[in-house]
Amino acid sequence: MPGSSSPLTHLDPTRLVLPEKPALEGLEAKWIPRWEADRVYQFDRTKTRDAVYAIDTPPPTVSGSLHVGHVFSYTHTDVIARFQRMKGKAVCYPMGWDDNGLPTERRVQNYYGVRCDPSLPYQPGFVPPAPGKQPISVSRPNFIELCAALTREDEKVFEALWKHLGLSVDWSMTYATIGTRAQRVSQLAFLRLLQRGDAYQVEAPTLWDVDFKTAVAQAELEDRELPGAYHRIRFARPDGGAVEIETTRPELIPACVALVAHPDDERYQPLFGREVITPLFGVKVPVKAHTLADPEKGSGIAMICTFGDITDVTWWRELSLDVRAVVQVDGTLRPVTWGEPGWTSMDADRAQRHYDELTRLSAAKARVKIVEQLRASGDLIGEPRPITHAVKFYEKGDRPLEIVTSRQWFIKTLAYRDALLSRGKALEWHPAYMQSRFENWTNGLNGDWCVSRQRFFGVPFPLWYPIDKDGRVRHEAPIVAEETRLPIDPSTDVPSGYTADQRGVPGGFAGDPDVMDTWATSSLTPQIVCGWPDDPDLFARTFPMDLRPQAHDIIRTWLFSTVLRAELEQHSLPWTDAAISGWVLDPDRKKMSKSKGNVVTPMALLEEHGSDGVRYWAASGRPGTDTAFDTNQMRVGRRLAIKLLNASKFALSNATPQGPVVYAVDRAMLHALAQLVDEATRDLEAYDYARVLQRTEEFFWRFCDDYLELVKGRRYGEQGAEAAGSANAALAAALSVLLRLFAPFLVFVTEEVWSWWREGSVHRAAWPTRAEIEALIADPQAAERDRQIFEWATTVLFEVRKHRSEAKQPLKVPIVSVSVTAEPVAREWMSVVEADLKSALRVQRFDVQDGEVRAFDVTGYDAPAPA
RNA sequence: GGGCGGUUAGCUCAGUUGGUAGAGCACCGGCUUUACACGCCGGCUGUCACAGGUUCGAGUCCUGUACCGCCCACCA
Repeated sequence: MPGSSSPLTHLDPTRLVLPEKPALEGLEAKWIPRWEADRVYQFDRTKTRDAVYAIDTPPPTVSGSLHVGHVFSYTHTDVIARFQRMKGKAVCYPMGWDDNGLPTERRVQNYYGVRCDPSLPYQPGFVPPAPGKQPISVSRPNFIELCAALTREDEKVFEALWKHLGLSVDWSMTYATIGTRAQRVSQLAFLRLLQRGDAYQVEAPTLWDVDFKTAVAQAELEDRELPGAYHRIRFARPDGGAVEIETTRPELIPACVALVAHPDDERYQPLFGREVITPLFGVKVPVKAHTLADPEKGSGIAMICTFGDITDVTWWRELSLDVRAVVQVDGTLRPVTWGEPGWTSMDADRAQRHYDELTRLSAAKARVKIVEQLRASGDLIGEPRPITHAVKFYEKGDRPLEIVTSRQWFIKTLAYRDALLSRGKALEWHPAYMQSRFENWTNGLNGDWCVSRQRFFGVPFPLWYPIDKDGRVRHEAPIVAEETRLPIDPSTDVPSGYTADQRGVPGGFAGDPDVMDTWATSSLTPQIVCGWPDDPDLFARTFPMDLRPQAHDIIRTWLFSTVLRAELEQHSLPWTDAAISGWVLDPDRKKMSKSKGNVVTPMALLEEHGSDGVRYWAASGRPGTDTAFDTNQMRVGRRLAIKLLNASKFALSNATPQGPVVYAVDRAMLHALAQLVDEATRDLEAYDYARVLQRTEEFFWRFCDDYLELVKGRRYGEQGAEAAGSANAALAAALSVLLRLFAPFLVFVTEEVWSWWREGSVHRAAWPTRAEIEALIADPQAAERDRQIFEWATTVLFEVRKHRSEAKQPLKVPIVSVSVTAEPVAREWMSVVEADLKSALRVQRFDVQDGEVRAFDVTGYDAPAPA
């Protein structure tokens, strides 16, 4: 029998504790430790894969500071995690710290005054001195220890913020990208790639940052608009005459190896296969044809240098040209002896004179110098024409990238392009259109992934190389570490079969000096979290994971590389769904960032608006959509939370007796709620959390403004015990359901209210269902009639309130009578809700008559009741 | 140059099978009403970017244009 026996409405009056004046203040401090003590968010790893929901949380970079953008996107993930937990899933929701890579490295150098030298041996018990003027050189293991020590402090701050925000992370699963486990996974995965031939090393032209002195990958590039100039330069032809080219990089003329024009370009067809002579340096270079040359650009014929940009590399490779590299790792022009092999000149002395003035200058300074030389020699036609053009930069760098030939490790990517594209199609993207970013990027790849970096703080390659008797390092024959030894650091650890004193000597060995690209480790977060390959039991329960949440700016890096690694290692997607968050924009619609100085401290926001208020704002941002930073929305969220406190207090006070839900408005409210539950469930399963919050909020305000007002008098017993019982039962049920619907969003206030009358955490309570609500409704057949009656009641509420407002009459003044004209069926509706309406509106009498057009007239206001 | 989003009230945004334009904030007026003045009631506000098309009917579907934003690209 529906009614008081339902667990949905169960309410033990002896247990109920209602605060006199409920408030939000202090709820974070109250509930965070309790959740920890009760292990509310602990992952239950006894569950099998189908009962697990696993999240591949983005590890924030701890050397940076958390900003409001983090709060925004991590809230989205938390809402989903909480929903899945309430749906009964064992939620695997770890936190990672990205303490790997350049940002940490730079910070440690400055903080401790040290410099990493991988050739030094490890010094146990090393304590950094107070930072002095002269940086102290330390070994790589020592350097990494310092990085770990510094990031540990950062991580504490991050953890405190995440907890204050109410993230339902299982903190026992926390990992760090430079931690032992991540290093082991990273090195092991690399060795397996090597075994299968998916990792290879090659000496080749590579994108190079001249300040960091490291190779960088295509994914780390960005274009920046810079002023430059077209220089029109004359190349002489041996038969007399000349060809004019245009270039923005005249300093690379000594590195010129050919000219190239489009095969269909009639102006230059007679030159194909012939040679021309470079100005200043007198080098004979061939004129070639290639379809990439654009007849519209410049003079239609281009100078190919080794190497000015990526196109030069393409031309150089496809046309089998010579190499004449001049830019060295620090971005300066290297010394060259003209006349030696590879540097043949028709006038070596003249070439040397010109070149000596350029040697050891940076590219920018060499450009100025060579323009003077060209002007003096008459090879500069006219004056340089200033332009603005896009130049490639390393995203963290300050100077344009150069292309430098060096030995680097690569992971095969191009060979898997088709497989990756189909994985991208199989992945469920939220929002769906984000898939096109992935496809764009994948289709645009122009090389394999360069994963080696000439840096110190990172995961080292688990490799050594033999040194032959002549002292030559034999890179082509790497000595691979045994998997059981991993992780290792080849700068300190010694390969099996060697002794430490053989390091760096002929007949001995040398450790690989490089570290892996930070993405080479981050791309393995699913494997790190899921226990691959050391915990196959956990792996079977969690992999492939369910969700990758992340922002859209790192689709080409983190998302792409993770899909690649799972393809290479597991031949599967790493997760089924990807939820892409937008950015937080400041009111000027620019991305909020530290450099712009417009970042607000997240903790201050949480303290001012309450975590629930901030979460409300964050959860209002739809998936993939950039959202304006808006403290006003946080205030709205805070008000909603306060309203929830007060409405709950009302619903739970005088909440007995309870009885069967027999009143039409009660049933109608519950029906509408059941409908809301269905929609909320459907939308959360589709990752549309913002819609759920909006709909639930909308229902809740109407619930407060109309339903609560309508049943208030009845609850006070104005219509007898049975009438009160129906309202009380409906109220308790509605509150239980609403608290659970709000729980993923407003985590603190819902837990607080839940604790007033329920056992356990609301965050472990079952997600509400239509069935549990409908079970309460005594007469489900009457649903449509109930709905009409409720709608009629709200119409009357609105019309009479309007009259009262226009008459500026306070509510304490009773209305003598309201004459209502409406369709005939309204008489029947009115008879059902008349008592509730009279009480809520302070109306003494309703006179209802039939009519075509609805009309509501107040016939008079009584005198105020005597005080 | 290619791709993807967006353009709805002063502001931030909803609008899911095409059926008389919505919310919150802001603004104006009123109200101490035994849950809430961190409140309640009411009011004002729109050529749904523009131009065509399909349709009985378009904010919603199609085509094109403009502007804003983002992503990508072999810009010598």
